[in-house]
Amino acid sequence: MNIRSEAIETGAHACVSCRNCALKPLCLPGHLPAPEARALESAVERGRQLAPGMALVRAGTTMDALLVVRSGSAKRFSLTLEGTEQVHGFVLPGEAVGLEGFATGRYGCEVNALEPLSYCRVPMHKLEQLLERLPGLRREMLRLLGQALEEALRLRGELAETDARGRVARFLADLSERFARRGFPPYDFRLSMSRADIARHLGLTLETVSRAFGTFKRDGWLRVRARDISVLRPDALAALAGVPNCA
Amino acid sequence: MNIRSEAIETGAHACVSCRNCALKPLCLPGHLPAPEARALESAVERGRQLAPGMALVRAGTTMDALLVVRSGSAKRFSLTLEGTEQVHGFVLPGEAVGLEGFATGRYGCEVNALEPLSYCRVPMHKLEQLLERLPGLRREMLRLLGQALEEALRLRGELAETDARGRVARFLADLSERFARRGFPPYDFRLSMSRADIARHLGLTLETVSRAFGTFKRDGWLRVRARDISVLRPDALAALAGVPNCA
DNA sequence: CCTGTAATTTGATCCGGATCAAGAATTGAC
DNA sequence: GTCAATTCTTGATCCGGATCAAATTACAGG
Repeated sequence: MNIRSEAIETGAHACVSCRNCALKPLCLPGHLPAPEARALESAVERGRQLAPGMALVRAGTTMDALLVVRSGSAKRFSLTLEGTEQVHGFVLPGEAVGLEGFATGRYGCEVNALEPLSYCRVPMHKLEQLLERLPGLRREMLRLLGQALEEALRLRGELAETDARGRVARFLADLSERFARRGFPPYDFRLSMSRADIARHLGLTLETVSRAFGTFKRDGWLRVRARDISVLRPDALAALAGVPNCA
Repeated sequence: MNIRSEAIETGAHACVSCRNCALKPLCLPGHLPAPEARALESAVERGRQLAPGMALVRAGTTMDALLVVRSGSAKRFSLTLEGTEQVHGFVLPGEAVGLEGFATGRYGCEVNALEPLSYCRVPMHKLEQLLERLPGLRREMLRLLGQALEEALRLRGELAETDARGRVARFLADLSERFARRGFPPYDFRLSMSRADIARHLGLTLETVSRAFGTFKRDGWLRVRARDISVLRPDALAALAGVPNCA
């Protein structure tokens, strides 16, 4: 991925301006009335930049802050008993991370940076203080969790229903849409994750994922050069993915 | 299922006593300090009894209350474009329903009773009032949603990883554990859902589910008489399911 | 630029679960 | 109780994706 949410990187722990953030409409403050947004903003800290492969959260560690990715992308996964990775999904800028930690106070998954990654954090004690006096934020937190739950249910349902090419098509259509919402070209992007990561996410083998890319390429739906993807026939992909079609 | 949470059914809209409810430790009030539990209790209404097959919530309708099943069981599902059911899971007494509705203010799935079902409800406007002044309830709501999210992630990961017999084994092990927590015999129960429902939940065909039951029966792990199940070798099931083993 | 390593593509074979097709058992209505 | 409708089991065949095995391409480091 070639995403950077703002041009200029300020110092490590500088206070962040949500007001000017390109991600504002996707992030928490975008759904809050102005006074609440300001109050929230004062509690937001910026996390240090992470190099690819580094952990943003580790499963089992105390959930001490609400985290939102600011630039770059990440992989959410759990380690199985056999030591393999169970890939839950991929995180793009403006998306929160580790929400399942509310269940126990400890994060339930690993989240690793796939590219240089920066993020924002709201310490839990500050969040609790804010929740006491900001009704909009209370609603927003419930909305955020509800949305994460809805997405997890949707993804699970799709796994149970769709065949290999359908899953890959849907994966690409979904990525495409998320890029679009962030203002990036939806039909021309670079995958930050490996074929193996995609395969583990979709419950397939990396060979099958590769073959799906192959057929889409052969049929003229996609241009594939390693991790650089151009979507030539979004309609065909969406149809195969079984998306209600936004035409 | 042969579960009834309390012996006596009071009138349709009577005020419910959480204090004496058998499900208290599994439900919201069980995790709250006594004063908050009392405050919550005053907002709880009892829903009318539903006959098998009736809808507890419909997808797309306004989420006007937080719902918890009190007795009986239910099926959570979505209707696909082709008109088939995508079964997300099954609801047992003490479990909340329709939490994904927080995403948009409208329920995201259908929930239908599988047996005669009774439930409790907290109207949304009362919930919001309570959230304003009960910090424990705020934490509890986040916990509840986090837990639902964690479970959805887990279920999705299992679908991606496990083969047919493993999925059925895990389904049974999971049911068994949930029965146990509710004080019901964990190794002797009646399934309230059809093989087809189980199959759609696990991303299999009903024939494959039936064959899995068949092999478990043949191997002496299970006694199967239609929907009556006796688990003879919980250890074997758990091992096949890949459960960390609670021995 | 070259080189070694990792990632990806492509090919051949095999197997688990889907599909098609009967039967058998269970349940509910009368 | 009997009967009809539904649900469940069991069998036979087929196919999509897993697995095993190279060959090719991309990429980081010198």
